[in-house]
Amino acid sequence: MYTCKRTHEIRAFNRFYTDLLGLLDTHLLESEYSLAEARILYEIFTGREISASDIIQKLKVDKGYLSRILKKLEKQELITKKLSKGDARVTLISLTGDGVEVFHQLNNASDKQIGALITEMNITQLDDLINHMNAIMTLLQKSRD
Amino acid sequence: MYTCKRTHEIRAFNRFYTDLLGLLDTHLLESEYSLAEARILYEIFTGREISASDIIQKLKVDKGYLSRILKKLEKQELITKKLSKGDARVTLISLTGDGVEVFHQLNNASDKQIGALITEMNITQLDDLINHMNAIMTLLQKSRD
DNA sequence: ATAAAAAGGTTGACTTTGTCAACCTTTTTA
DNA sequence: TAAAAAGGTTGACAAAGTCAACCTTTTTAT
Repeated sequence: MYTCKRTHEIRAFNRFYTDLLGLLDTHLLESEYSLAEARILYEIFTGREISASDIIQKLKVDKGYLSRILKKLEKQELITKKLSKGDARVTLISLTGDGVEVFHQLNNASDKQIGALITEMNITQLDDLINHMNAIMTLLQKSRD
Repeated sequence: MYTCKRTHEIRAFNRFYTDLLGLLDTHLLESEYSLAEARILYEIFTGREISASDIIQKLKVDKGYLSRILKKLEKQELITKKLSKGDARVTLISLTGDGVEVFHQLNNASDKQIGALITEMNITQLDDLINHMNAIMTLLQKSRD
């Protein structure tokens, strides 16, 4: 089993990155939106008109939980729902103007945090970092759904 | 601001890796121990005799929350506490035999999951993956405390 | 054509997870 | 030596997430 030592190293990276993401998330908590909500806003933004079940599939979130989050976002007027014409079971979700704005605010805050993280790097290091990240994604992407 | 496009790419990786870790965590939920508990067991295992405040520092977890988790782990007889000789405020925590065993079980389950993730890779790809991970850690580590 | 099954969502009840402040004890600092 | 700080514990609470029941619409099988 040649993977033995390597899984250990992968786990070390996972711990490292879990911590890092934890740090990045903390500021989200200061912004009245949870990580889940931010991810959902992201999916709606990129999906334009997306159904709840699309989000469930992408984020692997419980549908009851999602339903409640969407209801909250709707009450805050960040999203709108409308019935799909083709299928009366599905509701199509999209961001309102306010929703887009909040989404961008979250992005900016997140950018700032990441900026702080990489502030000491020069351009070469930054390019390296991103290349490594992309390499990891392509290596792992194949193995997933 | 040359970081602009790059933060975007970093965020893409963060989303990717958040999803991946989410997948890896799900099995933890099937094992009656939470991610936090697993991380705490890990810290106690590697720290041998560690204080609660050490864990708080490492994992940035609330001390009340930690106290309760430790109490639970103690009731399950996975850890033991004893007063520090040098400082009567601190309690030193260590794993019991059962605790070590559970820790290894969690590790094995986790290894299995990671094994499934990388099952289609050949040795070269696997080495590449780990090299990329290590490179990211060294690039980012400097920027953090 | 139609009954059964499946899919999209919502809701209620509940558990887990995490937060916050007050508090006690011991140690450190001024 | 009094005040402040550090290590932990506890109670009260809020947030996050889970689970099953349910309703409506669509699909599938006969």
